[in-house]
Amino acid sequence: MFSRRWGFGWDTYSELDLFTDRFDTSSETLSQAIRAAASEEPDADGSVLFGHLQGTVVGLRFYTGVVNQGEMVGLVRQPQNPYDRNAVMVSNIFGNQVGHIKRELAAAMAHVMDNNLAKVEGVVHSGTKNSFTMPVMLSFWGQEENKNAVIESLSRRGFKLNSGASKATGASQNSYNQGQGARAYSSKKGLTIPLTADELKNAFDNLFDGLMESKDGEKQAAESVGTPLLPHQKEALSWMCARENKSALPPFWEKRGELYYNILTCFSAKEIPERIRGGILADDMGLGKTLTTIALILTNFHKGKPLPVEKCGERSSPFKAKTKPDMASKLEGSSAGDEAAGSLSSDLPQVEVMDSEDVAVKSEESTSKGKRKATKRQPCKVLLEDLDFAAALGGSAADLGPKKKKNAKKATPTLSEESFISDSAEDLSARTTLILCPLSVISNWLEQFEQHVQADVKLNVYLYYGPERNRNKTFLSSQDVVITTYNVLSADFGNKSPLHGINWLRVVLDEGHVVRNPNAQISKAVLDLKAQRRWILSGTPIQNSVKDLWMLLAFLRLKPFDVKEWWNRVIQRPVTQGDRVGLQNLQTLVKSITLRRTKSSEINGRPLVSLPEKTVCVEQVELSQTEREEYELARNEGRNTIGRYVAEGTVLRNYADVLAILMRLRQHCCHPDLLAKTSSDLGAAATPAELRERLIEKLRLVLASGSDEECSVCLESVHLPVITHCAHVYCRPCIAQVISSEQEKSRCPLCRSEIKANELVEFPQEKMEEEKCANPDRWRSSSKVQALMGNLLRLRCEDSSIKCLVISQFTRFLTILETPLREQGFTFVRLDGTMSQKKRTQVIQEFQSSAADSPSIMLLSLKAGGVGLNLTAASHVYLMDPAWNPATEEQCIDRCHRLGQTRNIFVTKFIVKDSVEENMVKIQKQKQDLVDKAFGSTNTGRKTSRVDDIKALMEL
DNA sequence: ACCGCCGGGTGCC
DNA sequence: ACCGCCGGGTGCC
Repeated sequence: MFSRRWGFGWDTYSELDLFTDRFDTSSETLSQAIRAAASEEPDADGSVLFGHLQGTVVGLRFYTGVVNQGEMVGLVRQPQNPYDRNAVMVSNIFGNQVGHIKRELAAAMAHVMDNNLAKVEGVVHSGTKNSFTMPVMLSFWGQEENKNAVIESLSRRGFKLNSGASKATGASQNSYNQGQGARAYSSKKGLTIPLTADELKNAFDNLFDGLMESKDGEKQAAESVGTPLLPHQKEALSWMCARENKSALPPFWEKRGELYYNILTCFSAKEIPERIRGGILADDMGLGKTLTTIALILTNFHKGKPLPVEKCGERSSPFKAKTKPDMASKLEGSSAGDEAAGSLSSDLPQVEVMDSEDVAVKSEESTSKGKRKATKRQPCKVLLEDLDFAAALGGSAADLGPKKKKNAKKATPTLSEESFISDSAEDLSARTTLILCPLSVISNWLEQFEQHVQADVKLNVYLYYGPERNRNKTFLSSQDVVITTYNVLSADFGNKSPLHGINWLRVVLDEGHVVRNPNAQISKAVLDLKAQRRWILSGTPIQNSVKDLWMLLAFLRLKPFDVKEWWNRVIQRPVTQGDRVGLQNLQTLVKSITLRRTKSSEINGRPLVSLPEKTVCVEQVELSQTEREEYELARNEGRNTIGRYVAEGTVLRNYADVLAILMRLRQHCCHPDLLAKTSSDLGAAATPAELRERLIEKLRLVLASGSDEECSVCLESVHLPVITHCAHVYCRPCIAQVISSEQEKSRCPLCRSEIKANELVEFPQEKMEEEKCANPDRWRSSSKVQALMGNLLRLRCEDSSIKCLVISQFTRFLTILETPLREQGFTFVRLDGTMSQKKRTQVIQEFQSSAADSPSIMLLSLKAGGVGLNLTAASHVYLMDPAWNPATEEQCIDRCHRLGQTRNIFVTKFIVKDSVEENMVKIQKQKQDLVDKAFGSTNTGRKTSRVDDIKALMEL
């Protein structure tokens, strides 16, 4: 029999057995089979239990598959079975066949399964008494609407489904009853109370928290790592090395006597289950996942030895091309549009016959003309490197080869020989680490390799990207590192992909959470890679739900969860249905393969990353007499209006008005020119023209604010903004769709007022022009501008090398600030949301530069200063106006208060005394975001507090 | 003897 | 193989 040849164990054939028909001789690959099975699989969410049925498994004596008491089994249709086209095969978790479902029952099940009316799951509760048949408890799951059809179909063939209420969902129930080894399961109290939605959400949010314990100590990085690792990075490195080298049991397995037992599925095996060589490094951004990974590549080659690298000094190489062309030019021309281009370039005809000499020549050629080459790519030294490699293993080159299984020499003294996995399981010829990442971080990887690898070490890094990429497998697998994007990988996939033909030493998914949808082409391409070790780097491994985790586990090949059925049965469904044991299991699972530290984590009682000190101070700004008068005027006007709304109880209905009033006051605090020139009162509109004028005014306020106005339909920043008669702002396409999709009257998604397509008001083009050339000749100052300029001038006197961030929510305020900055001879750059990605990168590079003539100030719009920006050149931050949400401010400050910052940080917040700004700061303390409350929930309690907030803001 | 009963052969789908 | 089923041997008690 086909499968027997391979013996017993976690071999890949097991899934093959599960998903391919054993009588089908066509050579379907394992991954194709898994993919096929996965895509057909109905989503487990929303499935309900139809009921249970006791069935019989027959033919046990013909198969090797063994089942323990309480073990879950898989049921697989075999339509091609020559004896019975209704056959249903029974297999254990390994995929080993156990037997068949008895003929009559199989006929009934086949109908249900083939028509996708239900999924059938099996658990063997009681052990078999003989070696020929055994009972199996079958449970039928599916969409509610199919329930009756299933019951009827079964009863037509004489099988009655027991109500689903009494029995539990599967082996998990059984396993905690079994006690021993089931640890936490025996805490029976609370088991029956399902988790509430809130508890569940909370548990998800915290799923990756508190995973920082790593008992592997701090591993010393290889000499070739040029940057000293921080303690937490050493800890991560040793954890990663241990996960790659040590043969600890995978989660949920334990040794019981001579057998290895899975406490979740109750499967047991004589042989040690293959552990996961890899895992998830889920550290927060900025903790150095990239550096740690580079250190791993250099430190942990085969058998715990460092990667054998060539030192430039030792072998004086005439090709030593250590000069670093700048990254921009390297990636030049390789825009996102090129991503698909890989499929266009045909394979080089000589691919297979190339020997190492040819590779060398070839690569040199392409280096000279190809801009996309990694900088360190050198003429290949395949043979020499193999000698190095052999030496690293402690044997001669002749020892290399699959037949030679014996250890030539002891590995590192720190780890005992048996802690490494046996040679037979490890292909020692694999050399290369493949790094997959989104296009946007490729340059980061290249930079980091440049930066963190010892200068005299020659590491072969190849950037597999662009239409002229070298698709030669021999060439690629002789590299130390190959970097490519997910898009290139998926473009190659199924198209003689060289990446899929290589047995990688290691595959690293950077920003691994981007690979989430298992049906996506990218996911399939990723799952199909062959590798000995697999890593996922991600700051946010779960984006939305538990579902996201499956892809990660499947990539890591964490048996048995890489097969979706087992994942669904054991984890996903129990957890989504609020089962506490399921959640515990999920937590255990995640914990066993993940290392996550946050910036606030501590190591040995000390913070993970010790950033320079940050001092925050508030500078009160006194308005001038004229400013004060104008402000009080506007405030009294606003107070009257809002007071009226409060008295009428219509604050929420007029929320846009309220926000507009507040906005105006906030603008008063910054600069008078931020305000509309025509101040419109907020009474009831007398004429349609007046109403229109007023709406345009409100829209102008919203747009001019530069604050994070988002469309409540698409939840993105508003694009082609329009304002409704009820004064809510949306993207035109979004609201147009809302209107057209409603049958009769369409209503505003925010306030439920009736809205009409022809009443949507957009900002008139001529006004737009006016806005742009708003009298630059008549520039005037304001108290806040003066306050800032005073600070900047003083600072320049003290230390002209200091760089500053000047942050405002109002992009127009930034514009206003440009004039005095220029007058005082400051060099500055500006970064706001309107700039293209390319322009941003350029501006950031300029600002970060330490050149003498580099800009000393960056004008930054609050919204543009979101995550990811690295502005460590700055050490002083000026927040010109308070934000509704203090977290946004923090995020902005963190752009410079992050890894790589050497100076102490000084933050100055300008707050106008006796103004709405002061009140905003008070409200900030209740950490709820006012805007969140406005648009987020319909909860009435919250709405009340929103009104309270507004009253507090206006001192009503 | 067109049954019943006994005991050996046999056995998944 | 401690069952069911099949089919041949057998046949008062």
